[in-house]
This record gives sequence, structure tokens and C-alpha cells, in this order.
Amino acid sequence: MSAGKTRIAEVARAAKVSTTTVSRVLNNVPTVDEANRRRVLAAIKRLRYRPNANAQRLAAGRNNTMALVIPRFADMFRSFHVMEMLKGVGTAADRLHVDLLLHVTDGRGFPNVGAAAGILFADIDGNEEQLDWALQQGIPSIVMYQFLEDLPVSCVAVDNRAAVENVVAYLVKLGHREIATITGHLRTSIGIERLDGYLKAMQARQLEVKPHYVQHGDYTGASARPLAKRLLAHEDRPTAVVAASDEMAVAVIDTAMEMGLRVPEDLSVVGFDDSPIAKFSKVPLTTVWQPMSDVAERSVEILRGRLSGSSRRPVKERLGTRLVERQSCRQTWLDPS
Amino acid sequence: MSAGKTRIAEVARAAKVSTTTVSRVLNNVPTVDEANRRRVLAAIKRLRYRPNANAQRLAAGRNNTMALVIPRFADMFRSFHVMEMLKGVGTAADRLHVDLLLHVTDGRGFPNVGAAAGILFADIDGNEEQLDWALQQGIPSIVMYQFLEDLPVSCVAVDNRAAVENVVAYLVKLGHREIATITGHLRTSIGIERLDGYLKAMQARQLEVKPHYVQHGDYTGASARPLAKRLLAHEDRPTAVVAASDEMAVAVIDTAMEMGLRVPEDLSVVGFDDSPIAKFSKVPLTTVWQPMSDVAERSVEILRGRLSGSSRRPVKERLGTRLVERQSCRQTWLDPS
DNA sequence: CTGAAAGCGCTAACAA
DNA sequence: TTGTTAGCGCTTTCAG
Repeated sequence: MSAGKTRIAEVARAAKVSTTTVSRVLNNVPTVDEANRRRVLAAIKRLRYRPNANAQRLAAGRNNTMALVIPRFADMFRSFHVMEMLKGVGTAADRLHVDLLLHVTDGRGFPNVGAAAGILFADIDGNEEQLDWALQQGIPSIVMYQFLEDLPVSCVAVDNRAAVENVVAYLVKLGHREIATITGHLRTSIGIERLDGYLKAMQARQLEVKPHYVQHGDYTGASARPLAKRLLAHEDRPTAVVAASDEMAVAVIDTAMEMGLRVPEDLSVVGFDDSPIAKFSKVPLTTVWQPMSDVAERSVEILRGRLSGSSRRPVKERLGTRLVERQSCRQTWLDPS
Repeated sequence: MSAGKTRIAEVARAAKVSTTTVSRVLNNVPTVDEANRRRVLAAIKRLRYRPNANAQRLAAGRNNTMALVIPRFADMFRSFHVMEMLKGVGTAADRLHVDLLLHVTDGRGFPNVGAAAGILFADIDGNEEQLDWALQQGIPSIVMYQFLEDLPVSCVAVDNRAAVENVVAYLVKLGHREIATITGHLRTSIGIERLDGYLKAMQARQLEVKPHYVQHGDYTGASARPLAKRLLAHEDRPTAVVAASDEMAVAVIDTAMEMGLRVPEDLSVVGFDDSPIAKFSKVPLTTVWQPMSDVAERSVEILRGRLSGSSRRPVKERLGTRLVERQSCRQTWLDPS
């Protein structure tokens, strides 16, 4: 009894029509006499009638419910991204009339997707088991923000490779040739793609990737600090660092300053995420903005299409990023002031 | 047809029992022969049967679905708080077996709470209309993070007053007497309570609240900047500022430094929120941590109780905060180094 | 411990 | 344009 206790029959009685007619006005079926429609509407209002959604769905046989699975302990998937994601998912859900069932999970156990016809995985990292299960159950699913090449599942991700290539191109244009990187987790496609983008971009320009140029972090500032120290203490110090996350970029800046280096005069730093800390760090961070909300919207659209029965083949898409220039990069030939 | 297309009848046939028995094992009814239970479970697995949640709920007449309403454009309700809230709501929902229907809304229109038996409002600010509607419809609702004294609705909020009183006490213990505040929006209970806490604490200690000591901001850094400038440029400059948000506190610090003041040597600053920027600001910020996730958990519990029919009277609770000491405050009698 | 049968509240043919 | 009549897929008395 999701509603109060008013049934459709009572509304029908009050409006002096059949339940069918009430159902019709409820579902905006045009073939209803205007007078009747008005009386029904009035009765609904007066009786505070709210249809029982379960009965509706059962009878109609349709189900526009999607489960949104998000990790309980968002690690790399930062909270500001979650908000963007929610905005995107929410907007699309609204527009496409889909209901969202929220599942905050620790990755263990299976999402209680009882009522859901499909599943939206936000950041599959740590939820692989659940994805497997969904796939095996044949539940239409889509994973957001991660490009799963080999799995027969739809996904919408950010074009990480192109993003980093773009960053390197930007640094090169500023005159940098000694460019190092601090990677994210390399067990996720995101981390791999960002590293790959760096490698490809360097190679394309015949720039040498010295061994110490690639430092393996895990997105956290804590992981980046010692890496930055090692990198910057090296006799063959790079003039620019591209980090796979803003947090790591900030750690690089902090470490550099502690070591007496100036940013951006002695060292250019680029982050990834365009998170709030990018604006608030000691040196406003030049970083990569990601279309978090668009990825989410697109995902809902695709899954909706899948549920409507159009195609059964997985859809895989990538969305573009944007470089946000702030103050952590500098041309190499400028006289350091 | 949320599930594939397997019906309970097919499972029953495969397991050579009645649908009733299948239903029993589905619902963990103990009175089922072990052999039968095993066969049913096997059949379920083999046929990949997933019960139709709508039919279940309709037949059983129960409804443990809560709509979670969150604003699309989270302003004061910062994203890191959203994550905490989701964690809390998710945890409680899991534990209490409630389904969460997510509604990301722009405040206009009414939440499509069709399937929901109750509503959780996260940050009612901007959603007053929707709350009114819910109340009028008699839908059990609870508002989180805002204490609505006069409305007949349950709410769980942070004890803002006590929190700020505690901050003032802390500053006084450090020797401060000239303590100013930058408030948040005063059209929300949160902003009012924080200001009130400040006023009460000052009064209780017979400390004068000079007119310019109370500056009205709106939680954003942008709003605080000019206020901070005015406050610090005043001939009768305070030695400490308590801001109603971390963003504003950071703005105060930045402004102070731009004006040649040192923090905390010349000015102590306390924030509110314990947001990520509190750690990353130029001077690590002493601030108030809020039990965001606990508020959410408690809210779900209370609403659940309400739905289970226990009490009909609104429940109103406040949860305590904690002062997180970092490096933006200093004893007044210390020799400024 | 098990099954037959009667709905849960609504929608959707099908006739009228 | 309207109402009658079957169900949607599951749970739940109530006998057995």
C-alpha cells in the first residue's frame, strides 16, 4: 500500500465512472470525455488518491526501473564526481521516465535489484563480482566511466587517452620536453588509459620516456608524495609532470615547494579531474575536466534503449574532455621571475 | 517483467512442488522440507529465476520503498556531504531492507514517489514545495540536516548551535575575546542556528559582539571575500573569525594573507564542515566535523519505524559534532613567530 | 509440511 | 467514448 488507502475503485465511484476510465485519465489516454476527466481529477484530488505503483507496473507489464549501483567507499571515484553523476542520471531518468533504485554497496553480495529491469554501474572498480552476476543473469547493464573492452556489456567512458595526449601536446607547446607522469591504479582501465595516452603522446613526438619518468601512484595524494620526492630529487629532473588525478598533482606541487622549487616557474604540473581542490590548491591547478554528468546521462539513455528492446548488442562510447588552464603550467623559455 | 521471463510456476514445475512452496523458500519460511527446499533452490538457479518484485509487493501488501529526494543543484549541500549522506542512507537501507528510490530534483514539480511509502528529504532548502505536498498527501516524510521546529514532520539535524558554542569556547580558551563571525544563509535553519550559537556563546561569556563582528555570507567563498576584507580592514579588527562554512573560512584566510596578516599568528580562523578543502587550504583549517552519515542512517531508521506503524508523531533529533583541530588557530599570548 | 484457490490494485483487450 | 472482463506474478489463508 504505497499510497494511503484509497483505491482506484473509490475514485471511480466518486467520479461516477468505471475504474477503466480512471485508469485512462491516470495514463493520459486522450479518449476521455472532458467532463469525465475533470470529475476524475477532482475525485483524485479530494480523495488524495495515489495509484499503487506496484499494481500499475504488474498490470502494465512494463518496468522502467533501473538500479543505480554505487560503491559505498568511493575511493578514486570522488564525491564531487558522484554529485555530477547523480545530476546526469537524475536528469536523464526524469526525461525518460525511468525510476532509479539506489544501491550503495560495498561490492560484496549482489545488488538487490528485485524491481529493476536494468543496472547502471557507477565505477565498477570493486564491483566486478556484481557485474559478473548481472551479466550471467542476463540483466541489461551498463558501466559508467570505465571502458570494458572485452566484456559483453555496454559502457560509456571518458576518453582518457585522448585527454592525456592533449595534455602532453599542451606542455610540448609550452616548450616542455622532459615530461614525467604519475599514474593512477593500473588495474583499472582508467589508470591504464591515462598512462597509455602519455606514452603514446611522448612516442609520437620522439620524446624520451626515461625510466624514472613513470611513477606508479594510486590517485591519492599520499601515494604521490614519495613518488614526487623521488622524481624531483632525481638528477635528471623533468620540467613538467602530468598526474592522473588532482590530488596527486597537488601533492606534487606541495612536494616541489617543500623542496624549494617554484611552480610553475621551475616545474609545470597538470592534474586530472578538475576537482574542487584544483581551485583551492596553493597554485591553482591546470587540469582535465571530465564530462561526468554527460557520461551518466548517456548511460541512462543507452540502457533505456536496451530495455525498450531495440538492440541487444552492447554499446560502447567515449566522451571527450577539456583542458582547464589555470596557473600551474608555464612556458619553459620564460624568464623565471 | 523485471526478471527474465521465468515465472514462479516454471520453477515449481521443475522442482515438482507447488508455487506456494517456491514462494515459501523465497521468503525463508521455515516450514519447508529440506529436500524440497534444495530442489527449489536448484531450479531457481538453473532457470535463473528472479521473482517479480512488483508482484511480490502487490501480493504481500508491504512496501519498504523510500524515495530519497536530493536537489539537483547542490549549493550549500556540498558534494562530499552527499557522498556521506548516501553512505548513511545506503547502509541503513541495506540493514533494514528498504528500497531506495532516487529522485534528483530541481525543486519544481512533485517527486514521482509512486512506489514509495515514505520520503527522505536531503536538504529541504529549495524543496519546500515538495515537502508541503508530501505532508498534505499524508506521505510519511523526514527531512535530514534541517531542524524544522514548526512543521509536523520528522527531522534529524546536526546540533549547529552547540557546535558553534563549542567553537567559541575553544577560541576563548586560546585567549581570544574579539571573535567575529561570517554567517551562512539566514533563511535556512542551519544558518540561523550557527549564528545563534555564536551569539549565545558570546553573550554567555559577556563578550561584546560589535556590530561589524557579524557579517552575513551565503556559505560561498565568493560571498565571504568582501566581507572578510571589510572585517579585517576595520580599525577594530577581531583576533578570531568563525565562519559558517569551510569555503568561507578559506576565503577569510586567503583575504587575510593578501592583506599581509598571518594565519594563525595574527588571526585565528575556524570553519564548518570538515570538507576536503579544509585539509588542502594554504593553512590547514580547524573546523567542525558533522555526522553527515549518521544523520542519514538515523533518518532511515526513524522513517522505517513510522512506516511500520509504530508512532505517527513526528520525531525530531539532533546529533553532535566534533571540533577538528588543525593549524588555523592559535593562542593569543604566544609570541608570533 | 504442502497445495488449491482467492485475491493484491491496476491495465488492457474487447465489446458495446 | 465507455465499461466488462480477464488477467499481470506473486503471497496467503485454509484445508488437508
